[in-house]
Amino acid sequence: MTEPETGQGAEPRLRLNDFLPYRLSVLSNTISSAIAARYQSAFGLTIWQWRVMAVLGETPGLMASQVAERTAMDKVAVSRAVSGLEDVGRLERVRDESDGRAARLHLTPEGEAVYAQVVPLALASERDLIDGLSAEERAQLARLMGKLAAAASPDTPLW
Amino acid sequence: MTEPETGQGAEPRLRLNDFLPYRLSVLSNTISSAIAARYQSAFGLTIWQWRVMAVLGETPGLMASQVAERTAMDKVAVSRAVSGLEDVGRLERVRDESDGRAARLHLTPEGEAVYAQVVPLALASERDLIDGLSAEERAQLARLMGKLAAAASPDTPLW
DNA sequence: GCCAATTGGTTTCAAATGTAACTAAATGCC
DNA sequence: GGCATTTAGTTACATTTGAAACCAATTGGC
Repeated sequence: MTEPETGQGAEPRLRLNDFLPYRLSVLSNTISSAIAARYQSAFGLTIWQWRVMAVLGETPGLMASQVAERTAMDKVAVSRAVSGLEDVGRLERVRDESDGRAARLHLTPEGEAVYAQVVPLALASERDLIDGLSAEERAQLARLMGKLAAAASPDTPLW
Repeated sequence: MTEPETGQGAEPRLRLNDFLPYRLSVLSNTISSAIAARYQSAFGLTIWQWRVMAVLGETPGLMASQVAERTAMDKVAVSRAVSGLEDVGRLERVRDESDGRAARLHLTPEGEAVYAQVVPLALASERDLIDGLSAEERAQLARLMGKLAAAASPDTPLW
């Protein structure tokens, strides 16, 4: 991503603006904070709460630990998001009978209603973002991100 | 990025794992924290300090406000990173004669030495990341990120 | 030249986040 | 069955971050 160096013996150059990790970070932060602001102002949701709702909307009854896996959040963040959602009546914990430590998490009807409203907004945000890309470009983007994710995965020898 | 819905009248589906903003966020965080850990352990640098060094390495003598622009950091973060670097003797502030509020920022010789060591490490990290991509894929990735960045730019009407 | 408004940068304070310690239940082993 | 270990989740504490207030110097009327 960074231009090759001309001449021999020159110090390697680095231009921050062409540096992939930097660009990725700025891009991701720009998008995330724009979306976070939307969710916050429209529904009083933090990004973490939204992530929890998103997976419970897909798959109700998960335990907190499973939510953590699927959202790439750590268990403390999940715990806090869950409490927050519970406090406002959007989520319910159901103690698991077979395991007294765990709870199954469900959206309440009110939580479902919020979820049903957030989803279209989220999809619209995504659409705004990729609107300028052709179908092939979208597919290519997904592919490339997959490759990067694989290369950056914490269990890759390189990292 | 998210699968189209079948049937009419069905609620829009959202799968978090296919949702672009989410994927981007996870990818960027994975990469950033891996790199941050490297910089931290090898040089005692935070990501913010590294960004400041990176732009001053490219362009010495910038003012803090210019550093903020070029690193997508806010001025408080720049101020703190600059103090930190100054404290350990890697950066020097030179009061600007023509503007008594501002200071020109420079890496000290020691800062330059650190910079000269970090750059290859940074470039190596980037290379590890894109190693599996062909030249065309790299170009395509850069292009697509540019498009996304343009679409997500805060001064886009959509956001 | 003087005062209001702006700009460069730092400090202060509150909120968000991460780490480690902790409680409670479950499992494994003997 | 009893005790050590692991697992689910929460709490407590330290650190990081961000927003707003702030100080100081500069600029722009007039």
